[in-house]
Amino acid sequence: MRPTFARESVPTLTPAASLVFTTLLSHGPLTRAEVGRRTKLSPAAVTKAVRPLMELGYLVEGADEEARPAVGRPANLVSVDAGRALFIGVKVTGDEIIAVLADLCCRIRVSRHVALTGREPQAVLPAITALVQELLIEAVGFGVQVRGLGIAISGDVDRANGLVRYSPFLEWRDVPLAELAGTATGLPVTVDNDVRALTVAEHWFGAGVGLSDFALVTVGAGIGCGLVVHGRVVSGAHGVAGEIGHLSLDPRGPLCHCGNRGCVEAIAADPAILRAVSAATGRQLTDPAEALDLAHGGDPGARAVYARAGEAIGRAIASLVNLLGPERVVISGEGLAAYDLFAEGIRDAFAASAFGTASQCDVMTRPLPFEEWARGAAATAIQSFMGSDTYEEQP
Amino acid sequence: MRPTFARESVPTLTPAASLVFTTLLSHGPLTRAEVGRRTKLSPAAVTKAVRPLMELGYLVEGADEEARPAVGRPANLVSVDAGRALFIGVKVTGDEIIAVLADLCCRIRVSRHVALTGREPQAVLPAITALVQELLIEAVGFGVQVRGLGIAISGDVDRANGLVRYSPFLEWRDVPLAELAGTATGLPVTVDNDVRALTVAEHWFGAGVGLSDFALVTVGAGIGCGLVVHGRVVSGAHGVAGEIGHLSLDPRGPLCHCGNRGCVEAIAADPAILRAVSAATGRQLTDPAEALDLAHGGDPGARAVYARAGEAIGRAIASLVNLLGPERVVISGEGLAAYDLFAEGIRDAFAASAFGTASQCDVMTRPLPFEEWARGAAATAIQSFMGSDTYEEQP
DNA sequence: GTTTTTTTATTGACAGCGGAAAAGATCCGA
DNA sequence: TCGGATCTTTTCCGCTGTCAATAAAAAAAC
Repeated sequence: MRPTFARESVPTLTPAASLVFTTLLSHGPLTRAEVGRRTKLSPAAVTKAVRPLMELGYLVEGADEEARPAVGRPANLVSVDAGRALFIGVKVTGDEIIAVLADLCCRIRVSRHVALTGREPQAVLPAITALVQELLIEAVGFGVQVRGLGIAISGDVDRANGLVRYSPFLEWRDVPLAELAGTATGLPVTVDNDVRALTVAEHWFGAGVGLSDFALVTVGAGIGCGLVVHGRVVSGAHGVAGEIGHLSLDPRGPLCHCGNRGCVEAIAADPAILRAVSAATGRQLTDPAEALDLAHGGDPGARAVYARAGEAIGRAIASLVNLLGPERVVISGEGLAAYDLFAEGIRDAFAASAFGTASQCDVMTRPLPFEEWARGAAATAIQSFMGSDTYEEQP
Repeated sequence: MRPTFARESVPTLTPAASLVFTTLLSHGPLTRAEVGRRTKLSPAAVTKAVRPLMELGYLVEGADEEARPAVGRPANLVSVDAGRALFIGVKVTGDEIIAVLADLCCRIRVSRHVALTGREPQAVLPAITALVQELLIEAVGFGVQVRGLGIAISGDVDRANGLVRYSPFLEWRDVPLAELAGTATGLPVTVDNDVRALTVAEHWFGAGVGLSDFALVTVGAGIGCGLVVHGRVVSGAHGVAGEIGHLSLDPRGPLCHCGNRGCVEAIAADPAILRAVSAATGRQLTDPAEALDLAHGGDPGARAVYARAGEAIGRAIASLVNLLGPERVVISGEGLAAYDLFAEGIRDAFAASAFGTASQCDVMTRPLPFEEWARGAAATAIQSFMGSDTYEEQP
């Protein structure tokens, strides 16, 4: 699973140790006994898994004295020492690069971004390298080593081989990005699709903690979706999955750039909304914020556009839920700014289209600021570092 | 995972042994070396896993001498002894019960069915028991013990607890079927959703062999779908998944019994087609076969209905493929009789709606006769018997 | 104030799984 | 007949996680 060119990470963890570590990462400080219960490992196994990790400093004891149950020997809380290692996460978009320095608990310590001057690998790679160097210098101030670099890119990415197969925004094909960035920065590099990376972060540290089946839907310039099934992120046999933006919802709907009609993205993504609000109000809008202002100002045409978009998103989520039956769906993305306008449409359409018990699925929203994508990249680096690529949680 | 009331199965298999057995079950006779390569186990591990299974008679050596590579020590083929054990699979529909006696390779030996007189558990259970008894008597003729019973039922089924949570056709709620059938027949019982059971069979013995991500779509009285992701059948957090029949494809489409508009099932399932053909031709049809005859006879109205249905199915499959990116989709079900009428619509709609590399997905048809559903139930029994409930294939 | 109960943590012994390496088996070709 | 190739088995060994017993620490009971 890990690319062959990965530098040395933690002295290879046994499966149990990896499980214990990941459990502690997601579920805050826990007593050893509690870890044992959750992972279905024996208490002895937990003790033995914890010790070496503690000697290496990745785990620490007694974070804060909890209100413990009144009786019995008091428990010692174990938790991950967030400051023990640093990771860099980089998100590459069509016109800028965002990078964050994150600690072992994937909390953002420093955040940077630069505009892109070109989209060819020859332009992007130096930009990434420069930004990483900046963060490496910042990292010196923390007195801890940076142990990995994660890069998130939209498109078809082969994480196992560190290869960007095809990225429409950047117009890249078969770029061995992990190797290139690895030699340029000297760090172990993990490359993954951006939505999948964000999903990993959400699965470990966000609203997906403890769930083995959940989905993350991002609404904004495009509409994307990351899926976790059986406790693992879905990649698809051909490297592409979660293309919720191109579910076809209406054979008579607007034409989508993919050539089909009635895609969610052709109804509810920013450009589509912009176009529809322009048409409805007769103005020439150029920025999604203008459309949003119009709608918030009460313009009925604009509001109707947002209502339609919300309905499309709701129906798309219902499709997803009908197929996979996840426990929870998280809606996020820049489009969340318009959530008050979407909300009713999403709720009603979801309720109407979700079938049977699928409607019990918890649909929630969660604002994920733009650094969050880079944080997702850092999370993939942590995954690789800890060798928990194939981590699967017990119920 | 296995229900607590399960009787003794094979002396608990080690994970490696389970993996080896399952590999041999799916991929015919193989040499030990080849098994080792496929499972990424060492040759030594394979030998050690094979021996006890061979002593128990579940595996046999030297099925038929293959054309071996010219050089080196000749290989000994190992294969599963199909005749070493028998299993019974039962499929319960709204108005009949189908049961098969299957061998260890899940090949059907005897097949029976009876009409149901009532739908309450008090009527269905004795019918199942009687049919199982018949097959148990048949089994005596083979001189081998029946080692398990699988029951497949549509609806929300909790396999781990042997519980039918809710079955709309039978109007059952929370029936502990595994326990009931277990005490009535004296066999270890596995209960699962019917489409999931069929998917298991297809995954192990059919068109899904060797694939870790594939989907099975059944077209007929209803439209259902079983999913395999990460090498395991998807059950959904709330027990329901694969409800492809209720993907909403057209907000102005026909009303579905679920209350929504434009569901695939409201366009392409037998009752919907019957209704639409009746309306198009002005006749009062009562049997899907009549509609089919009309279309095959060239009636343009009827043909248009089938074309629309095919288009709906194609778009639904595209949705599925866009979301999950499986390697293959198998279309089956009684509806396959009309496949020549569907085909073009499915192909065109799929090609139009599938996004990017997702369109590389292999969409194929495969006739699965009605006993196949019962065979799926038998496959779940074999799974439980061999403890490979959580089997996951290596790439 | 001492003892009992209860829960957590640790230790050491232990079974067993699977890997590494080497030896054995059995063919082909020279 | 020997050497090479490939499959299979054996032997040995490290390592993992469980078991059972023990220590620790606090509250509760007496």
